[in-house]
Amino acid sequence: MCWPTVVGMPLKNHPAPASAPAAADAPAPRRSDATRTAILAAARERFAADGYERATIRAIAKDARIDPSMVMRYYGSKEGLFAAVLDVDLRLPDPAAVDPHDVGRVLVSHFLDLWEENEVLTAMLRVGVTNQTGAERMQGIFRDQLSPVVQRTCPDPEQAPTRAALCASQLLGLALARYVLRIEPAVALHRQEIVAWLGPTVQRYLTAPNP
Amino acid sequence: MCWPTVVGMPLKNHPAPASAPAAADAPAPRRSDATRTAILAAARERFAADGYERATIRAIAKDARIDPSMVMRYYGSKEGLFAAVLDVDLRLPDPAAVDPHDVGRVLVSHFLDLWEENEVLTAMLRVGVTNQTGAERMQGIFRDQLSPVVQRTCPDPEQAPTRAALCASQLLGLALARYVLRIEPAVALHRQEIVAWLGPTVQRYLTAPNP
DNA sequence: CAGCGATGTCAACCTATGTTGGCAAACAAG
DNA sequence: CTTGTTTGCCAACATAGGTTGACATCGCTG
Repeated sequence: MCWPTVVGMPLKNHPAPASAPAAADAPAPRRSDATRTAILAAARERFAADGYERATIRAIAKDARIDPSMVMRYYGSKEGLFAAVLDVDLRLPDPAAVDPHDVGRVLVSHFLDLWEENEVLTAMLRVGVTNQTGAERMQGIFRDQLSPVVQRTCPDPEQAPTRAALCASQLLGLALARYVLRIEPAVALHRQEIVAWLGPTVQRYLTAPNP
Repeated sequence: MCWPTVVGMPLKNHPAPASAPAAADAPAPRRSDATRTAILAAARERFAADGYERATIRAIAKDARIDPSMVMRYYGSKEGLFAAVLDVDLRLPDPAAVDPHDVGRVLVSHFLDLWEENEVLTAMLRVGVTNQTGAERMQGIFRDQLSPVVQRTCPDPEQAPTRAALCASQLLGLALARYVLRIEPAVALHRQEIVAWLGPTVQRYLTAPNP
């Protein structure tokens, strides 16, 4: 019988069952890797464009030019596929490495890069809004990636969660208006305008004394 | 045969077909009005809680303690029901009536009221993110209700759309984090904290000179 | 009471979709 | 070449959900 594959380990895109004890960390490439990544890419686009429910496995499979049953074999279920898509690393900059007066602007700029480099974040937001799993994933990213960085930036570590939440509200709100709802003037904004307007806001949420 | 009812006029919750030319503006109350509003209330909650796809007509009907086919009779289709739910009036205050230095705080405060008075806005956001109709409705509200108010507040009317979009990004972002994604610290924030933090931000987006 | 529209229930249809199992072709090992 | 494994496709199942049409009931009107 073939592998029950990825079921049970949906968090990493390239599992390494290590059938032969060859190199301790070489992922033992399989012939089907191309298919796997094709599925993942198609899924990312569909989830980003349609959200969880409307992104059908059949449509994703069609985009990836394979049979729907392949999705099941390699990712176990629709939930599993979705979990594999959402393996996101924000690669946030180390606040210690940037001018303390520029943290706001740097953060905004970095987020714009993230949203525009591919559609993972759009997918996560679209799904997170109607899907429990997606919402939890976003909470996790907030907690594990944004909050710690904010903690090393703001004056009183006590307030880090609150300040991080305020930053998140502004950054997510822009993404929502610009990339998801496509509210016209938000789409029309130029990159440097966004940085110039939101940078000080985020900066204030990070470092200003309590209002 | 009974009425093809609301189909084709989904925008108002209480249509007035005026079968008898009684009073020119009395909506001619029907015996079924209770059912209609029950459906609407149940639909609002379901759409708010589950989004468009997962909010099934069957579930809504069950909540309203009626048969699914009634929903079809009174609202024509699921889309029609949804359109009826989203008849939203933000009742934004006239900016001329408030202290120009307080517009930001007043707006934030007003939005908090709106989000907490019932679940219509949550429903609209949840649906707008995955549903074209919903997104268009949000764009419409932005254009017809928020933008005009901003126009009468900000210095250069040219910039009104941009400034309105910035305000929307912050207000929607907070709602997203607090009421939809339920990011913990955003939920924990007290009302006056939100007003104190976001008020100045919105104020700046409205009236500050170009950054 | 008879007739009629409005209101409500029930059962069924039809499509879309997640999911499963069997089978064929490609490929690697012996 | 033979055998076992991997990769892929196809057909089918089961279910859920929007939608429809037939029928019962109620309340009003003549």
